[in-house]
Amino acid sequence: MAGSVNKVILVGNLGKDPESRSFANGGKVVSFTLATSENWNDKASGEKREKTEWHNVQIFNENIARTAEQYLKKGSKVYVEGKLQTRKWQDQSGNDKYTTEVVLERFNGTLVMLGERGERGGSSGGGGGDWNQDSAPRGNFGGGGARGGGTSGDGRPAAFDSDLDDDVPF
Amino acid sequence: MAGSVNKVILVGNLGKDPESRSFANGGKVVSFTLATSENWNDKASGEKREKTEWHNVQIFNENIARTAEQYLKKGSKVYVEGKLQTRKWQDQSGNDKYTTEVVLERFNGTLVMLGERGERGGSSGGGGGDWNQDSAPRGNFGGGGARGGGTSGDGRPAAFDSDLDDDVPF
Amino acid sequence: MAGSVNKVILVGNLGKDPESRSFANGGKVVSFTLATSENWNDKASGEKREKTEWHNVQIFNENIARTAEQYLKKGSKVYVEGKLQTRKWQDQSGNDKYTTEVVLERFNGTLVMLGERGERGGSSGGGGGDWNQDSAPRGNFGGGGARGGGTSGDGRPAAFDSDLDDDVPF
Amino acid sequence: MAGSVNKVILVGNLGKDPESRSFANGGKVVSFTLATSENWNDKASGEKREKTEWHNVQIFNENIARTAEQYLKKGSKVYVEGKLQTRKWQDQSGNDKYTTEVVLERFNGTLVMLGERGERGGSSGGGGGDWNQDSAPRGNFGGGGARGGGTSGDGRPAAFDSDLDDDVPF
DNA sequence: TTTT
DNA sequence: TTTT
Repeated sequence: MAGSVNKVILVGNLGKDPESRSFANGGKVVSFTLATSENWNDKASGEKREKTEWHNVQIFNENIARTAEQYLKKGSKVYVEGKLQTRKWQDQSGNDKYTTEVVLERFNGTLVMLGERGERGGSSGGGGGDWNQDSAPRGNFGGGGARGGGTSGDGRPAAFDSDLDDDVPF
Repeated sequence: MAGSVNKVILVGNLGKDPESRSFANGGKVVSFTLATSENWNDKASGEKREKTEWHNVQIFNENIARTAEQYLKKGSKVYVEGKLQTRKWQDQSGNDKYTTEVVLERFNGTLVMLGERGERGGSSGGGGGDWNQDSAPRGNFGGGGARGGGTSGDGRPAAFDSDLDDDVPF
Repeated sequence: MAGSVNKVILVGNLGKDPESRSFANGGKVVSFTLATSENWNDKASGEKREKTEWHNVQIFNENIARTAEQYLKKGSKVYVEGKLQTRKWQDQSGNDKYTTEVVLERFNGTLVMLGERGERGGSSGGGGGDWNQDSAPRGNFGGGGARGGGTSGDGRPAAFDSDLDDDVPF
Repeated sequence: MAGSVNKVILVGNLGKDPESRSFANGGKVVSFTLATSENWNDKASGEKREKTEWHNVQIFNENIARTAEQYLKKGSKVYVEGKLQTRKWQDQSGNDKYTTEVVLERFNGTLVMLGERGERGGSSGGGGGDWNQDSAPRGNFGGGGARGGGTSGDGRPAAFDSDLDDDVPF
């Protein structure tokens, strides 16, 4: 039985521009690292402390991926909703490695841009300023087992293509 | 403006069997009330206290609605994820009334059954015991503005049909 | 038994400056309305459509309330996490009314400022620009029934003071 | 930088009884693995497929830890809310390893038992049946940077004690 | 290693 | 109106 929920909600800033990888089957995944930070005052020293957590986000949803490619860059602040997934891979020496990622599947996940302009140096042109359009700034896709059988998806969980599995992930 | 999130997550028990209403256009909405409770010890009296909050859940998503009709009943424990929506209506005397509901739209929302058997007395037949099937117990649908224009949805927010707007809601 | 969850997560913009109300017992509540919006393309007309939902947020947590008073204003973008609560009250004519609010209790709830500068016209002085300090921008407080009996709270659910109950809420 | 959110919400079943580890300073962490599952029908083969994700949950909150020790066992169904945290450690060969965990910090996190009785065979005594008490089944603690300086917490992020850092985690 |  |  299922009866389970696997949900991650993050608000943070991209550590670098998104990267896109294409699969042999025509699919694509867009990925980026996202920083979330905690601040507190150290009771002993009285100093301010900060700890940053880095999350690896993987977007398989086509429309959200397109949005991410077009509008997100290093420094962008986003709301991301996805699921936790741990992937096993081998490094060059053949050692088993595990990487846990926040995955926005083909029919699930949400991305909302929160309006902080990134700090990308160069290109991107005059664009980048109009991402607050209706067609772009919000992606929210869902899919699950209860779907009757329409054309809107096959419910297959997102998975790395085999060739991607060979890469070092993070 | 975009850049917003509107999400409600509830785990609670149905106060009564779900009700279904059909629209003229063939659509359907399944609704139920859901109880969430808080318990605490009153510091003054030392007595145990409990406060129950009742939520009005409205399901427009077809597959989730079907699941709710088939498997949920009074007492069922569920995880529900939807959005907050306030509806205006008039009572018999013409007074304006507002009702806030947890809405699972046509392409958004999640319902997960959590395995507490209800206590429906009668009918339901031999059924009700097999709701733990893969096709049924989980509904998770999403839709949003970033969708490019595929066949998987029109992105129109769920809305009450006009004839339903005339009814007293809760 | 409890075994329930009552959680609301919103990202949106304040519709007006926060308002503070003091209670006879020394307590305080800070409230504001928060807008969340959906955008979509109407399939029939091909026009862009937008629907805004307004949420009534009530902050009983002292530290979060102080943060809201100091740093939030009309237009500020925030992440808010609280619980759903419906309050009954009577209008001047003695009619029963119900208002559903997003409540950040004394020991529960989160507020995160998301960096959109508000559009408050006047005062606020040179301030308002430094809210991104560590001591201010994040409030996250929790409390619940499992608490053993420390000094950190009484677990009593947040409630409107009686004199507040007489007011029109929203 | 502040203005961030790091939240994980899981509903799943414990893969084994919780384990407790004590620190030199008197602290304690209770941990368990939690399974979440997805089911779908493979479009190609028409077969039912299932994929299970395993999550490593670490509870530093004292009251929630106590609840987990007393009432949770292999098979228990729970709602867990915590934050994502990746820890670096070295295996016996001195290789760097990273483990991502769902952490319920000292002043943050929620655990709600969802009523599925576990199947622990042995000990546990006559207990285990009364976990549905008000003082136990719900833990919800929060803490964050906006806290003014009361006695209710120091805001220090949960961290593994050094001796624990030497252990293989998962 | 869970659950169905 | 649920649940314990």
